[in-house]
Amino acid sequence: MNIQPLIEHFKNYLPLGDEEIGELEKRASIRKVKRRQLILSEGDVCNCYTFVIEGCFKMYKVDEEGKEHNLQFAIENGWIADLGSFYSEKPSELYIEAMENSVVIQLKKEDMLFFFTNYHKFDRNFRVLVENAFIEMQRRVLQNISSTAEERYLDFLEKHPKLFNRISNVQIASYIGVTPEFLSKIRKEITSK
Amino acid sequence: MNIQPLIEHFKNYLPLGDEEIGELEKRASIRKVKRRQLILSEGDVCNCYTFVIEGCFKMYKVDEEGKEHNLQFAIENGWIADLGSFYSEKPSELYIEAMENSVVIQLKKEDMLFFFTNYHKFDRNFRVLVENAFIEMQRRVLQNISSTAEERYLDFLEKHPKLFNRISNVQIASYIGVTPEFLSKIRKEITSK
DNA sequence: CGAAAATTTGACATGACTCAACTGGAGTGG
DNA sequence: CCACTCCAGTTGAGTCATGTCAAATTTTCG
Repeated sequence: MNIQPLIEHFKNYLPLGDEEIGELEKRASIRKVKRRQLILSEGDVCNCYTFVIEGCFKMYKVDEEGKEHNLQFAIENGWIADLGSFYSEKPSELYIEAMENSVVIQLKKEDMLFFFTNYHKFDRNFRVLVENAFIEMQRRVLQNISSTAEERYLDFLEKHPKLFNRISNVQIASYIGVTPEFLSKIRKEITSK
Repeated sequence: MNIQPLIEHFKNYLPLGDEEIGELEKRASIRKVKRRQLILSEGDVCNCYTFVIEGCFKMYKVDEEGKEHNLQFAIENGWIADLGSFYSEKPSELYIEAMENSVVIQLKKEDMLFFFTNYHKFDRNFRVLVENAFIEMQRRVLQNISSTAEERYLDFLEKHPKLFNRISNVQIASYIGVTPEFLSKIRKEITSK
């Protein structure tokens, strides 16, 4: 197991040179994570970026009543981190949990800063990565303030075809912001059409 | 009127050097925009980044029923653009409208690409800018899927103290995703406490 | 000043949640 | 391989949050 998938991933942006790859090999750590294992817990500072080689993660908040609210999923070739906590170094309100047995590459904060400082390709690549994440998050806000739960569900299926047969409806419900019971009723409604 | 506010703005990040400032002076265009004037309309491609020197803007979508849904506000020293349309060069679904008589600096796409390509400080600065915008947008998604309208309203007041006495409740309602009538009832409820 | 927009109010409608119960499938330990 | 548990999914009844529509009033701005 090596960091090849990450190197490939960057070929979609500004591909890395040999020197950068060398540094990445030195600094990146590969880690196996079991299903249900947490890689970030509420109260901890998020001190690394995580790149998913294999498996599936969710990032969520637990409210005062103990209910989970899914903010993001990440599968193969996706990044996941609580950027707010990562940059402010304040305790996170979020959990990141493996939904399957997974393999990830992690980059610590000091390593990220090293790469940003020394190889401006990283500034470029992460600028573009974050821009894309921002655009998607903005789409989601727009949907939340302007669409019904049924529309949000149908949009989720359309926009995340790789996820909907891989995770439970409970997880999807939590992501689109409805209760599992209500999602069940929505699904019934849709099939009866 | 000159681009000084923008140069000052970048001092919060990696400050620009003389050469970069020179290029910026050559390429940036300063523009006055009257209240209610649109700087982006649905169907148009968003072809510039806009930096607000003075005034206030909203970016919103109009749904099939003609209702507006506010996605973002921008005041002094803020940026506004439909990044999705900007990078994909596809027609935007959004409007950007001045809520007051305003003054802005605009950077065309080709100029942005010029700066990104030639001065990597811009990659850095916009990476950080977009990261912060992303973190805020993520907070908002989390709130939309986990809080009541009253909580979202109170949070808006807390997080945007410079806006709430500057824009109407209709605009706030549209931003937090409720009808103006319902927001009025929320406000009544709050004052009666 | 006058028109347009913002705000408030009330009656009513509907979307979405809560709670409790039931079913069925997947994983686990004996 | 079976018995068991746990979790996902479904259903229904009742409730609460929020939307709709219409009207009256106030404020803002040209």
